[in-house]
Amino acid sequence: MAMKDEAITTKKSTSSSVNKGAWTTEEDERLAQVIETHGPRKWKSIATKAGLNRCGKSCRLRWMNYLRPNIKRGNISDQEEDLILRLHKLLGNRWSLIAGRLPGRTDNEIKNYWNSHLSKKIQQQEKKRRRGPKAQVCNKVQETKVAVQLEKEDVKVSEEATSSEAGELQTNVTSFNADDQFFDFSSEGLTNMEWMSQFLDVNDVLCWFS
DNA sequence: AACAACCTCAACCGCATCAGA
DNA sequence: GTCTGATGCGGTTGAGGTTGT
Repeated sequence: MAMKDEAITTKKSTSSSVNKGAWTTEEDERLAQVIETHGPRKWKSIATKAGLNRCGKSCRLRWMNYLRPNIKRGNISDQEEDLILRLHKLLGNRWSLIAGRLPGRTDNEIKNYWNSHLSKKIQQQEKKRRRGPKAQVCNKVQETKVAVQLEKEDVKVSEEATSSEAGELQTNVTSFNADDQFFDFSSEGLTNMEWMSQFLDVNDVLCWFS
């Protein structure tokens, strides 16, 4: 949507002193300039330094989702889509975590993509699956496998529960706490994307043969 | 051509967490 | 231990574009 790059009258504009709504190119430039000098932190002061009538939050969001370097915009590739689907299956709505595994993509973009494209796709697939008895069994088996894996993590954590961090790490099936380290496979000579794809493929295969 | 319905995505909001005083 | 401000996250909204009738 190219129109959103342009200075359009503010969305949700209010009579309050703080500017809200769509960003103008001028605002973008000023924000980028200040961030270049002072770095992307202390957003409130960045907003002030840039002379923007915006709250810090708004500046941060604009930077993270739009101005940040190396942001990939537009078409999500098939490979990326596949990875999103798989990661979502594993992690749920942990958009920032999912985005962290897709270089150049933002959590907001992935969330939007999910809500507008993939959630519908999933619903359709689910409907189809429900018609197939083998698929039902497969789903059950896979769910169980994931649950067992997560329970293992749980037990591990309980054993190490002497540290205060352990409490944080303590997980259950519904709130799986997968942090960056958990998904860092660089030591295995693989990119995270490669590892995850392999991991999930193996799981899918196991599912069919179990 | 005109209108309605639907879709997309940038941006806002509220809440949770963290760090420093 | 408590307070406060900064930051980050996920859910939601709504303007503007697209598609269908």
